[in-house]
Amino acid sequence: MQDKETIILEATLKLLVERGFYATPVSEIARQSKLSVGIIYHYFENKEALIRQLYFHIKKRFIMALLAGVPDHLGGLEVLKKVWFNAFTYYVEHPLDTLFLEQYENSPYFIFNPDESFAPEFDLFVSKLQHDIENGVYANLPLLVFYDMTLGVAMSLAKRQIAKMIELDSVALEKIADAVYRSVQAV
Amino acid sequence: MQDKETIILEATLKLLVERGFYATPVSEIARQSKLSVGIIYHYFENKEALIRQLYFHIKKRFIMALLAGVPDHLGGLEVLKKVWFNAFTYYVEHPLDTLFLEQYENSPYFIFNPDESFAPEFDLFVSKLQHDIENGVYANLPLLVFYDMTLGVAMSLAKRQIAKMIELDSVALEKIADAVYRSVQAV
DNA sequence: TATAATAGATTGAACACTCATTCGATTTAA
DNA sequence: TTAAATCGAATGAGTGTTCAATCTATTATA
Repeated sequence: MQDKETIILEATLKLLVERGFYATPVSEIARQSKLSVGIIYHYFENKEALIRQLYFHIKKRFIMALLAGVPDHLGGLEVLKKVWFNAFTYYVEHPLDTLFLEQYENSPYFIFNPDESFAPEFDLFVSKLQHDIENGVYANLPLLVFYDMTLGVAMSLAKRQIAKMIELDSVALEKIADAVYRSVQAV
Repeated sequence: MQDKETIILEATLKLLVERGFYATPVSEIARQSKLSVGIIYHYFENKEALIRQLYFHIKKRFIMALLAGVPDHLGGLEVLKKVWFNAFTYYVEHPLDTLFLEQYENSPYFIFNPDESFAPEFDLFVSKLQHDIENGVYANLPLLVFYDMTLGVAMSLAKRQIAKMIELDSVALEKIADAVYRSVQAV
């Protein structure tokens, strides 16, 4: 059996995505996780802290998934495209995670912290990319712009696919990944 | 003086962006708009309806802004780029609108309705674009994918600029607009 | 080994508080 | 005079959090 902290986090995730922050009372989290209200306060300081921890929990496992199957000595465009597919696939296969991340990061409670690290492997990946950009391998764009033009698009598309607004097969995805990375090529 | 409905909507907008849905009591909206609670319920059925109306109000004025200065007999890439700049500029100049739209559209209360029209001019613009895509002027991508690869990027970047994470000047914007529309060119 | 002592886990009723909404009274405008 | 606009106190439902009490497992003692 999973440990209780994880049970509580997963129950919270499901309810938050279905109903939103304030329409998810702690009593409901208790019911969903088949635990008592008290035990939730035993493991988490309060509701706000619980949700904050849920965010780190999910953000971290998403970041880890990004680098799955990417050999860390490799660089270059193929790696970027692999990461792009990883992102899209993770989003589509984990709709609760995706919708929660979007909901949370667009809420007023969220404060972006640029120095926060979720996984050192990922920081390394990012600094390699930064290096490539500075050396003219890719277009000279701020890293965040680079992100929005590539992985950001994967996120948007995945949200559409989760909502069944579109249905992209691997051929279409290949085309799109090519296109977005063409757009950040050095000119 | 603005009519009371507008006063209430603008007060709600400000509070929602600062605090979020449930941390914005109706009593606070009343205080912010210098009206009574009762009068809010005179003009709006309930809090939910008020927020729904706020969404339409803002979405519509954003959609209108997209087409500002675009002659409706014109088509082609220059028009698309103009619309892209319009979008970015509107977002950056109306941060409350932008943050609210994102917050609302990523909340569980929001249900996307593809048939909903906010402005007939815009529908016309979209169907022209659709036509161009089908005729091979642009890459053969679903319209929503096209959107996410172009205007969607403008929205993401504008959010970053609002949050002061980046600062894009007109040269950088020109470069980015070129790049995103290059990526949806027919190949 | 058997028993006692301790710490931590768990429960859910009780508390204090906030909120959306209502509505009777009052004011304003036509 | 009449209808609409406006007010804000009152209502009642629902909330996050606390906490005294109980249970469980581990450790210490004899």
